[in-house]
Amino acid sequence: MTTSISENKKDFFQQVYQVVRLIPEGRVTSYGAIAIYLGTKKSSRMVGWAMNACHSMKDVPAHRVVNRIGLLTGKQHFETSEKMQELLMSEGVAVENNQVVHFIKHFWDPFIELNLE
DNA sequence: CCAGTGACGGCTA
DNA sequence: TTAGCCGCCACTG
Repeated sequence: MTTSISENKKDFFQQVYQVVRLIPEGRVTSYGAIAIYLGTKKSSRMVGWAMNACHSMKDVPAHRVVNRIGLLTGKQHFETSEKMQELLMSEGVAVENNQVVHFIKHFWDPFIELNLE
């Protein structure tokens, strides 16, 4: 289907949530990747900031979203700082020192994954 | 209406 | 190579 998520230009947040929700288990992505997918690659901050409101959207696996270096920068915003790491570990994503091990291996690119669909 | 904030990213020194 | 600074867009007060 050519109907892309971006086509439904609702709230910027909604777009971010939609992409994050598409992230498969055991995979992670960066704020920048999502920002680029939404068309605002220069505003990677907006993506992370949007996650700040993800607390209302429990369906949004924000724990699968980390910064470009795979650092769990947003763990502080979770229920517990360890919650994010536990969730990733539970999905098979190795996390050490608040950083995703082999981040590139687990990296999930919305462009590629969603485009191949 | 104006200014500050924010879970980042890229560039320059 | 590492560290620091600026820029960016969207939202709230």
